[in-house]
Amino acid sequence: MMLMDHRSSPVCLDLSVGLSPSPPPKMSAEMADDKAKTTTLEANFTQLSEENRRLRETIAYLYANHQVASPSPDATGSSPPSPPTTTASRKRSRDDSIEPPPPSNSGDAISNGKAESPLHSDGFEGSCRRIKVSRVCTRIDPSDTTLTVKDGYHWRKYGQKVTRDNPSPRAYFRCAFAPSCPVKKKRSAEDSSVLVATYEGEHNHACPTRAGELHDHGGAARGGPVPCSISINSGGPTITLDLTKNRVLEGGAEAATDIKRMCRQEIASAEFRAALVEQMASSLTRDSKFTDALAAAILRQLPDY
DNA sequence: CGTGTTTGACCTGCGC
DNA sequence: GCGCAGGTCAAACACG
Repeated sequence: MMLMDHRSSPVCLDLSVGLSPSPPPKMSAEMADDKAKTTTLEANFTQLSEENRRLRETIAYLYANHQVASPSPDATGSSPPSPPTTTASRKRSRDDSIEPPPPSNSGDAISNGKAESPLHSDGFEGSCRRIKVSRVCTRIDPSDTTLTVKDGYHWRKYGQKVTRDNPSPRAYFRCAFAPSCPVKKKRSAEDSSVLVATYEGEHNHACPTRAGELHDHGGAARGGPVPCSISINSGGPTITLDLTKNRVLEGGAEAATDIKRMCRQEIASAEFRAALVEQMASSLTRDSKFTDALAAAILRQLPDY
C-alpha cells in the first residue's frame, strides 16, 4: 500500500473502491469486530499518510536545495560540455529497450536528472512507469581514488572501459548481493570531485546495509555536513548517502559505540520509521498478489459490493 | 583457497 | 558492409 497522494505516488494502487464510507446494512457481532479492525486500520492509514507526506516534503526540500546547488550540469563541477558526438546517439540499443535516454546526452551527463525528474508536470503518469534507470551524482573526496559509490549494496565489478571524451575509465558493476538481481551500475568520474553512477533496473532484494545509510541521514538532520546525493528517477527523488567520508568509521571501538548509539537514535526517529514504512509499502505494492489479496480482503468487508 | 579486480578480446548495435 | 564505440565475458592476477 503506497500511503500517499495519487499524483505523487510511484505506485498506482487505487483502493478507493474498497474504502467506501457507507456502512454495511447489517451488523453482526463478527462484522462489528471487523469494523473495529477496519477503523483501526484506517487510523493507521491516516497516520502513515501523514508521515509519508512529511517525508515527501523533506525530500522535495532536499531536492530543491540540490537543484539550487547545481542548477546546470556545469555547476555541478562535471566535465566541460563536449559537443554532441555520434557517441551520444550511438548507444541506443539495450538501454532504450528499457527506457529511452534523454536526448543530446553525451555519456553520463549529470543533466539527465532534469529529464528524469519526477517533479515535472506529468508527474503521475510518468511515475506510473516502471523505474528502470536512475542516476546518482555524488561528491567525492579528491583523495579517494576508489571512485566507489557506497550505496549500501554489494557490487561486483565486471568490466571497465575507457570511453571517448572522458579520461576517467567507466566501470561496470553488477549487484553481487543476490545473483538473480538484475540491477547494474555504471560508474564514471567525469570530474575529480563528482562521481556519476547510473543504475539500471531495480533490486529484487532488500538493501543489506540500508539502515546504515539512514544513520548517516540522521546526521544531516542534526545539521552536520553530510555527503549526500540525490538520485532522480521516475518514481521520485531517492536520497543516497556517500559513506566515503564517514568520519565515525575512523575511530575504532569508540567509533563503533558511536555508530551503535546513532543507529539506535535513528531507528527511533520519525524519519527512519517513515522511510521504513515507505520501503515496505513499496515492496508490498509491487507484489501484484499482495494487492489482489488486499483488494479482495477489503471487498469482503463490503458484502453489498 | 576463496573472492574480488584487472584487462584484453569479443559481441552488438548504430551511423556512414 | 565497414568501422566505431559501448557493453560484456572470462582468464589471469592480487589480496586477505
